[in-house]
Amino acid sequence: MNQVKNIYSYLFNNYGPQGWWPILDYKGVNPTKTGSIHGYHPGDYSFPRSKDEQFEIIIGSVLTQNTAWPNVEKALRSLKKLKAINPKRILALNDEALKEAIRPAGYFNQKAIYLKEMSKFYISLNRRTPTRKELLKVKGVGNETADSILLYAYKQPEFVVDAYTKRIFSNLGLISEKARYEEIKKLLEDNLPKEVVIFQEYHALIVEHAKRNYSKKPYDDPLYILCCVTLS
DNA sequence: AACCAGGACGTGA
DNA sequence: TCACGTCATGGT
Repeated sequence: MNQVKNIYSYLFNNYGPQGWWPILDYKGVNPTKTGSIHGYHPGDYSFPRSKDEQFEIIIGSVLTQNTAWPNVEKALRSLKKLKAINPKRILALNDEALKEAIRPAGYFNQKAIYLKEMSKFYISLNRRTPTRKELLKVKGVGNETADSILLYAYKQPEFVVDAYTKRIFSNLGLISEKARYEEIKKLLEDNLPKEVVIFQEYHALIVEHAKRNYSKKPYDDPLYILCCVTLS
């Protein structure tokens, strides 16, 4: 059987739709989530519903790099107060004001630079969908951020691989501990229907599952039994 | 009170 | 390519 699909079924059946990517002013709540529960829209795949929401997701994907989401939320709210979840407004802010606004999200010195670079790039697109290669040329955008932007802001079928993905799949013995980003991405994409909704849910479910089972070693993953049984 | 979070970049082997 | 060090706030 297809382990990748089996794991998805298990996660979805246990946790349900996750409602990613969170949108600041979306009033819905997902009480089944671990941690922050606001802004999620489980079962509603119509996001982003506007260019403003699209840019908000892009900014959030940079701010959340190696950072807990509640911290990102604070940064987004202070930007919102400045009406600066908008590329032109971000570029119009002086560096100190921008850094002060995003301070709660950490790494504020480099992220301030990244946000301005991203703003310039976004404007240069002129509402066009960027390619993955183009995104990777933007300073501050690596593999995961590029895929997050494509999958959640532009609804492109690119699987998002994060640290949790590697941790879970290597712990389950489905990849080596030192598997590279592209290798993991290929494993997931090759074993799933190339559908945006599936990719969006799967990544979000992985994060939820990791928060529940991979916060402290030794990892005791309920999926381990599923994988052993279906291996034979 | 360490530890780590929805990483990326720069550097020197 | 590979292995590290660096960046920073806030929750547990």
